[in-house]
Amino acid sequence: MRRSDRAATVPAVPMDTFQSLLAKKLSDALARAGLPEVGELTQATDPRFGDYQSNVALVFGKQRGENPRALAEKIVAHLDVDEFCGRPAVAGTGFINFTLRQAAVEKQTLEVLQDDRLGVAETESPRRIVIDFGSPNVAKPMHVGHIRSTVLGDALARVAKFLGHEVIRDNHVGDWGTQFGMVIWGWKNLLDRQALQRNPLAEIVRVYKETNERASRDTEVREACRQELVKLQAGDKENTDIWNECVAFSMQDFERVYKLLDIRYDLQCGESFYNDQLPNVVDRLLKAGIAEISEGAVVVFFRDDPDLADKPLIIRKRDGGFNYATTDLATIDYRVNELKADTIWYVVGAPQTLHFKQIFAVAQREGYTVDVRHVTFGSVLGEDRKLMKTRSGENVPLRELLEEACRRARKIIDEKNPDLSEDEKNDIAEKIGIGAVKYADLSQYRTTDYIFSWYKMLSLHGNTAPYLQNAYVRIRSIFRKAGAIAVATPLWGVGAAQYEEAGHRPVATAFTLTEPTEINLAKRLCQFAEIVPQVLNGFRPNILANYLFELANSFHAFYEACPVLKSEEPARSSRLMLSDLTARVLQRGLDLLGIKVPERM
RNA sequence: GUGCCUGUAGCUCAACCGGAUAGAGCUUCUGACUUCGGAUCAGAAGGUUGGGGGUUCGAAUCCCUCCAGGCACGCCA
Repeated sequence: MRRSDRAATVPAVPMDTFQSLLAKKLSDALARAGLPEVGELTQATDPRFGDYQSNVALVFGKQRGENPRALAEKIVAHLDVDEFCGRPAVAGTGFINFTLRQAAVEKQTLEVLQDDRLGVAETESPRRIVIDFGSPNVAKPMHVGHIRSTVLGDALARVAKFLGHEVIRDNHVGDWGTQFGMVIWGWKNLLDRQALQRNPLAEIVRVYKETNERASRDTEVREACRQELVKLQAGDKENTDIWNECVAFSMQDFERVYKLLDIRYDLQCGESFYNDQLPNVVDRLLKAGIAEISEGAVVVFFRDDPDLADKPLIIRKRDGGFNYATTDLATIDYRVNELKADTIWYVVGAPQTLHFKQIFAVAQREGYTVDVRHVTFGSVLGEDRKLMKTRSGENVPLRELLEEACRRARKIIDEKNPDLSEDEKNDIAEKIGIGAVKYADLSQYRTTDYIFSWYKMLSLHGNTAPYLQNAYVRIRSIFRKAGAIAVATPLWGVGAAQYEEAGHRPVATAFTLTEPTEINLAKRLCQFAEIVPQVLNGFRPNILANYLFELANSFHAFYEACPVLKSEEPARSSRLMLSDLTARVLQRGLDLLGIKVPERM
């Protein structure tokens, strides 16, 4: 049975997780015990406490002034969870602990194995989410500063999509603003055409930097730049053409990075896209009495908001020009009214917190009900704990950094697996190098700054992408070997296609788990469906990364203790299925983080 | 000056709308290989969660205060 066929024959009933099943049972028991039916139930914090735990008795005990242990006993008496676990234990000051029955684990794992979504249910309340991430600036190369927004935004988009939300990925490119006065003046006065042909963006950057420097010490140059900007904004043909060319060159450069990173966008509506809407935004806000004129500029004051009372927001400068606050307000309008978004996530660094507070406050005053969230993140630091820069103090170009990652990965492959073909080595090096960079970022909580270390991210040991990729590779190796010795086995997953190619027809069967490491691994596999939705709760891909790391650990422990191919049936089939499912969860989980897995490495 | 963020093992990090004895990895040390990829596994050592108060059955988590670092605060984006 092809996986695609199976999808057609198995009805798409969303799977329950142990957590949701037990939570429902707990809720029933609370009702029978005459208590409010709200109670949380989480994965156990420690294996000593079983698999799941609830502290409802502690919470209710406090609220009602009753003894929590007695309450816990009362709740347990009403609990009917025999299908999944033995009698729940009351422990500590009143925790209720649940330990799964092996039969229930075997049954659940089988269902996960048969599910294309690996047990992950789609959301019951799908939303249309615009995710604003990346946002590089035209006429500047992408640098390390862009990596977190890009990688984090992409991962959130992948997870949201997988959970059934409608996702619109929008690249809010910085393609407008005062820097273009300098770019255009430089283009007209300093441009080296040959250099432009060789490396367009590098030449544009050189010209921009030199102009910037001249303008800082020469008022005439500064004034000339300002004039070029005015002409551009007035629609001057020559300047518009130059601007268009700069944008095109920059976009080409971005695309190369996106190809390496495997990032795609649904929309790339840069700042300039909103130009013709900016006067409307200001008029609207003035008419509504939200904005007012102050010292010649149009400004929004938040006098009744203690946090923002002394932090006005300028939406039109004294000289009549607009700034990025105006653009951001026009952008919200477009996303709500044209794109019909009900949710917008801004994956933008923490320094802009105040700006977004102000923007969101204005939108709220205008009556927008869209759910807007600023997803912040910390900085990328060098090993000296300062903002990561090159030796000469410049930003590190992102493309060079990514290429360096692939080079370093390639070197490791040359050492470990020299016999692979050149093409395969390059392909693997890219998967490992890019994966390592992404994983180093995503495996850490987003708001903390992180220290960029080649040594750590490319290590085969510890919580790294190469370690997880290696776990996958080992499993695939088992299946290559199994195929070679030609044994029929019941599989539905990744391995199934291979078996079919070898002429073996998979047959359905059950798990038979005997060893502690097998049971532990199976439980872990069932948790995938509980973990994935949590990623969006607080925008934390790192909890998925941590889960995958623990899964790989559990697999390795199993692998160490349990021979797969050399074992007797039914353990052999059961272990092959466990291995196959582990590979699929690793592959899917890493895919949700935007990381690819190689077949060998 | 005002506001926001950060401070957890030697190092890099988890755990955060309060929950059980604060967990991993790296490093160090001790074990396990005629290995289905040892690129592994099992174990040990390592802590006054920046300091001090407070709230309560319970605090890394919430409140106050101090210290240290970072960031932002009207015409850049």
